Amino acid sequence: MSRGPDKKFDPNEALEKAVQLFWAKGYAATGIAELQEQMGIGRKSLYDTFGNKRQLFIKALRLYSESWLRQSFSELNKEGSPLGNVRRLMRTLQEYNSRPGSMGCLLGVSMAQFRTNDGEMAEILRHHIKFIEEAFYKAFKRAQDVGELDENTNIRDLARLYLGIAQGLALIGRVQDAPPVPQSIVNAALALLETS
Amino acid sequence: MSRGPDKKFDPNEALEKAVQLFWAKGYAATGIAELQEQMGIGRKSLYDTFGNKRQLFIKALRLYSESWLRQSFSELNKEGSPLGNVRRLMRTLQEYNSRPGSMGCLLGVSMAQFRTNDGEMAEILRHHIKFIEEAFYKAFKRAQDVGELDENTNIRDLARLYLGIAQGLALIGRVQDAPPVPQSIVNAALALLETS
DNA sequence: GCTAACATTGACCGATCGGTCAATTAATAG
DNA sequence: CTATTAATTGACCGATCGGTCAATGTTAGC
Repeated sequence: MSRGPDKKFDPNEALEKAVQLFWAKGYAATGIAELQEQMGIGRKSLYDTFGNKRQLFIKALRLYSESWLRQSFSELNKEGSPLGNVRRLMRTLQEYNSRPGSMGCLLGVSMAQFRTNDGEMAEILRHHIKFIEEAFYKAFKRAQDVGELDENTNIRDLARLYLGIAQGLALIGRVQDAPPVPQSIVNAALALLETS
Repeated sequence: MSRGPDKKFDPNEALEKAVQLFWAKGYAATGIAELQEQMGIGRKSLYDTFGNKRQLFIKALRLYSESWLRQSFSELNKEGSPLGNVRRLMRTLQEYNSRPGSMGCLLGVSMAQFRTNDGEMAEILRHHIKFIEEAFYKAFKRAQDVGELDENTNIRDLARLYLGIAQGLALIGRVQDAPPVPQSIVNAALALLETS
């Protein structure tokens, strides 16, 4: 089929390194030189494989969503109590976002750097956070079906609230090196499930 | 006392322009050239008056906190129902963060660009968000005193949750040009006050 | 009026920005 | 082996980055 040598690097591995950089420092503060260094590839290879910086970033967002996010939120699909799954996920998020050096959520970091005036990027970000909303929504729906959640609870609103809490938690965790604040947030977030 | 002419510009007015730029685009993506242009001052004046870019940013954070934040959250100090004040504030935040072109919260935007590895900046940001937490805390404390909130409610946790919700809402609002998601978030956030 | 202290202007600095390209190497198809 | 296509390397591009500085006003104190 194709002629010529194969790539000497794994594009997905390199992209994962890019994810880490964008995640830690944000889009604007991450330079191409630093990217190619951490990704371990030459500059031309970077542009041939991923396009330009912006396209690389968009691909990094997708990889982040398909690996990190999907993995974290798969917790919600487990057998057993739906609300139990939510509680377990939230405690995991709390733990992660209390750790010194925690980087929050790449989607949140990105929403802070782009706005609706960049229509394409805003659309991409809306698409990705929709996944989080839906993950919570499905869990709350199952909770309602199983009777763990009152029938009158507006679970669409609740799912979006949890999306907001998760993003706020992740953001605040970036500047916290101690557990109290993330712990409080998750405590109170879970408390509201008890009485709904 | 001092000899020589006065400044031709109002430092606070210029700083307010800097706030707007950092708020809209974030620290890294905002260049000095753009800053001095929007602030309407020469480059030397900028450095003489505000130090360097980082110090200018820190001063912008302080001005934002002392003007925008203090003004918004003064809503919570009004006479009458403390929880009513909270509801009114949250609806205001909802409205603002639904508007097309909304920029969220400068503190949130900044937490996305700095982390605990920048100790000084993390400390400054923690200091500023503490103000939000305390504003909510005092409101909830008054609510408990007045009997609007159950005595058993952990209002420290609740205040931190509301801090998290406010940050999440502001972040998500940056990429939303339609009201549904912010509306849901605030709906659900206020619903949890009804039963506590 | 003279001078000392401040402000403003605009040129300028090296470094880095994102991005390109010619030259080389490497592997496959015929 | 040859020809062709792809991947890598590293030099290079103009533009912009954050920051500095000498020259030039401009004002107030003596």
